[in-house]
Amino acid sequence: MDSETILQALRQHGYRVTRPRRAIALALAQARGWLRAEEVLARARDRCPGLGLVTVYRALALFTELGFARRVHLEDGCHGYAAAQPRQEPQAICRVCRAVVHISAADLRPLLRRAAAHSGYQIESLLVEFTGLCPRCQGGEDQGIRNQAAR
Amino acid sequence: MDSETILQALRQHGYRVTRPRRAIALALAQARGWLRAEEVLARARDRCPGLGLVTVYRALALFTELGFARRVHLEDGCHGYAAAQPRQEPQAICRVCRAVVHISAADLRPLLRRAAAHSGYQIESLLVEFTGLCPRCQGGEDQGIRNQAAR
DNA sequence: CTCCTTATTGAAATTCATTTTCAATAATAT
DNA sequence: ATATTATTGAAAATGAATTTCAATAAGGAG
Repeated sequence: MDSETILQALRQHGYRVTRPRRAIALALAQARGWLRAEEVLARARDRCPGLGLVTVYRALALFTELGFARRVHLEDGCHGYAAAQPRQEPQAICRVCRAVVHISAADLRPLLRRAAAHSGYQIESLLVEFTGLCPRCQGGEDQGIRNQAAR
Repeated sequence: MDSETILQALRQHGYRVTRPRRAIALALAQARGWLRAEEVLARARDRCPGLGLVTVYRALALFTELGFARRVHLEDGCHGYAAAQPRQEPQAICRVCRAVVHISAADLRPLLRRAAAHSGYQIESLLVEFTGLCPRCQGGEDQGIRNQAAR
């Protein structure tokens, strides 16, 4: 993923492109899987020493709103964040290495329509997260663990 | 929904059927939509004065594990709880009146398979929440609001 | 390039859902 | 009835996330 894309989006929406935001966008873009806010902080500090956790939360919220980050729902109720593209809502997450694959909503639309029809609901948004094993982690679950802290 | 079902499940799994659990199960079963832990507490206290919030959390966790409650993911990161049946994972939630409709996983399985095939992931669990308007709340969004605190 | 306006930042304090701890209580088997 | 042990409730603790506010820096105007 390219962190430049998100910086452009910031400009287009009238937000300022700052050192902290650049560092955070890069950290997200270079990560192999989702990251906790604290982990984003640690990585972004390479490029922006003195960066604060609050700023990380604010940037992640902004990126998420613009569609360039996606929240991952963790068991304990808190969140991870992964780089994303607008419109690519549903995602598959590897339990072991945290890799996040975005599933184009197009693949899901037929199903969505059918489900909506059954329920009679007028669907406005969807939260779809598949959790399991990515191809690399399927044979011998340990090998993927290496990625956990990897870039 | 019937709260008796869940009490039986408790017995079957070797858990004790207590006054607090009975009250909590009933509160959940009688609710029209999802409830916050605090709201479960308020309602369950009708039948179990002196009930503590901690016990509510514990019971909800237990019920969820047994498949008789489902967590709803709220915007602010905390959770709502709704009565459920085991295996009925995906759900549609009304934004206005909180009504929860469970969508049989069977409807989603074909899609699931297709999505999994695309991604190469070996899916172990799925989090699927549709948010929108239930049939009753679709025309004139106010009418449904009445339900919000309703039983 | 320099100045000005104002969005953005960081530290500290705060919020608030949820969990832990532990002594007291009550459900079940005997 | 009694003993065993799961369950409970209150208080305290946890910890992610947010608010506050003075200091800073982005980016447009001149």
